[in-house]
Amino acid sequence: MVTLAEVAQHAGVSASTVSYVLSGKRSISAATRQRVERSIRELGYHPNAGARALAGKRSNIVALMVPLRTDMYVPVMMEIAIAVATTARAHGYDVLLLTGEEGPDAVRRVTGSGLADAMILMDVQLEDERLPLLLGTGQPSVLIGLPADTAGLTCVDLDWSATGALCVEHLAGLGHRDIAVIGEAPAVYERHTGFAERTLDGVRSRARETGVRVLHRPCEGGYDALALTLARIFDERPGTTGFVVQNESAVEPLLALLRQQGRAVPEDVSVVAICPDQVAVQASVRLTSVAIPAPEMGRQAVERLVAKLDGRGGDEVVLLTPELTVRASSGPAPAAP
Amino acid sequence: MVTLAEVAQHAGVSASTVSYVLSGKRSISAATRQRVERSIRELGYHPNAGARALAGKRSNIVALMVPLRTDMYVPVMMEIAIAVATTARAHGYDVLLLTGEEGPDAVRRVTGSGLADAMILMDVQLEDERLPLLLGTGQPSVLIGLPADTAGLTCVDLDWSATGALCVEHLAGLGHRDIAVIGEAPAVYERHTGFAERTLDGVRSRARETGVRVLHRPCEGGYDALALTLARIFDERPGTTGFVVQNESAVEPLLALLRQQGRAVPEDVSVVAICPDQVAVQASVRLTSVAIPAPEMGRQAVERLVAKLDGRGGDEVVLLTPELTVRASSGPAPAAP
DNA sequence: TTGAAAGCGCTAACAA
DNA sequence: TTGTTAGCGCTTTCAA
Repeated sequence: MVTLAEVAQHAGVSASTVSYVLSGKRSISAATRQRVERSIRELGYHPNAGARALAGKRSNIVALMVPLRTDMYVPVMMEIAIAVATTARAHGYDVLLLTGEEGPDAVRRVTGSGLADAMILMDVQLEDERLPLLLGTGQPSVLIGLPADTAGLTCVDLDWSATGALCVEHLAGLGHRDIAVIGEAPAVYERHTGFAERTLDGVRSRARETGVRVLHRPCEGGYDALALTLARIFDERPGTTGFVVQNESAVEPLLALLRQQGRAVPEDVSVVAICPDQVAVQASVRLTSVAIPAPEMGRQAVERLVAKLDGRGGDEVVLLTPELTVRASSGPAPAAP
Repeated sequence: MVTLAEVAQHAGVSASTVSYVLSGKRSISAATRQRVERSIRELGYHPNAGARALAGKRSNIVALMVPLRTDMYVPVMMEIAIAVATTARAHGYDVLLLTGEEGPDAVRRVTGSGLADAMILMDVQLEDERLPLLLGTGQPSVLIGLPADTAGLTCVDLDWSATGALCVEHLAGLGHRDIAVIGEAPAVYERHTGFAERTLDGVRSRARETGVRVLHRPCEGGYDALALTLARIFDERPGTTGFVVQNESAVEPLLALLRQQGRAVPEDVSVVAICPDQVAVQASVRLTSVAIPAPEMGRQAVERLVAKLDGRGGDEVVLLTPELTVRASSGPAPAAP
């Protein structure tokens, strides 16, 4: 293993000079710099991470806490994680992967040990048990997702309320008066996951404004569960002509069942999905959808975090504006029978 | 920040005693141990990771390199990653998340800096450019996936060849004589991804043994791509009655199109999927399938890696035995017309 | 523009 | 069973 001292000797300079060449924290003559850089290359030197962290008091690592559960749309999580890792690297940080399993303890451990300089939390609940701790330690952090109380926190999220509203607006604008929302699994609502509840809020308030009726049903996803849910919906509201789907694993079953029941999309019923674009275009009917901008969420989270670590920028809530793309699954409401 | 020295002072012992209480590397009297543990608790002490890594020469971190691409089944990747993180924690290791983006450089960086003690590589290609480096550095590592040459390497993977054989065997046993394999996207084969090619090998050799005919077609996934692929298959082999699908995003389109064409599953055609169980049971027809044991793969990889780091166990290739679960999508071949 | 030297917090000989 | 101490490789004053 090559050390900084060896590089210094090889280049005929002092250790501190090598250190400063590396960090750029003081000016070095061109000649010296080149000699040092050459030695570094020739010896294949890599600074020791542990020594750096110890002396420099920063590990250049950010921790990313991902949920353990997989009852929500997993590819979105993965996309966020990959975007976080990629963006972090671009800023010179590595990413430590923590699962929700350890819960709040992980926050303590990582903070206390100086393993990471900062944390990004995914899948934040409205009342999240990790938050008091995070506020207590004063650890720089960014949440992906919005808790109920954002005081003193930096959060990045899609504006789910606006997303819900946008879906309703689109359908209402097409003349639909009876809309059903097929949501995430019941458990998601039970643990008060912000995005799910906020979407619903947005849906409902815009529904009120536009005078359309809304029926919300959580759904486990898969064919059997959806068949039941759909039956209940048409039973209760036979005049339903618009659907908002916020559950990846319900999208395809919904389209299949509607087809099976002889309800044409978009002639008889319209469907708007909240999902990544890739899902929307790969479905059996190209779906009108509001995209979940997963990579942008990951990127933004890291940018904010780096800003905090650099002493720039403080707490803030970043809400990404939803965008609806009209595709083949939505059209004018059929004339009333 | 609380240091070991402070704990030592608080407990009235020397620093080394505290260190040994923590590491268990020498016997400590019960009385002393309790005093130290009490001080640790009271002061809220957490060992500094950097100092530990520097003095102890191990970071207690393993690096996990995940592919950047997402043209393969993402939830499987995520499940593996989560299993790796969880299992690693159980052994006292943290996980550093590296994306494929940096390529081989990441191997150099992590190795050289002592950031991680070992690496796990996912999505290994048959000829993977990271491997020579890995062998060169002598960094302990485990691959998830099998390269062409496994000399000197430890690998964990599903036995894809046996998986392919198992699928054919099942269909052949039911009397199917003409089988089509709907595979991953062409790009996956073009870059010589081991699992895809090996599955095909297994399929073909068992087909030869059982005397069935096989037609393989890569497929991008999604409805449009699959419709084309399916048309070509029936065009070329009108008598096809058995399908093996190894592409998550082709499963549902296949079922839908078959239905649409009036081909009943499993009465007219049988379908065997290679996918996680969850996908198999959530499909519109409960699928006979060979499960991809993602969590087991992640777990095994970590177990092997830890064994290596502990000086136990050397190179080996761990092939997990595939298991086929019969569900509703496969049945006896229809009588020849 | 450069060098010397004092730590950073911990581990692991070596001693007792 | 416990204590003393010399580093681990780097950053960063302080001095020149």
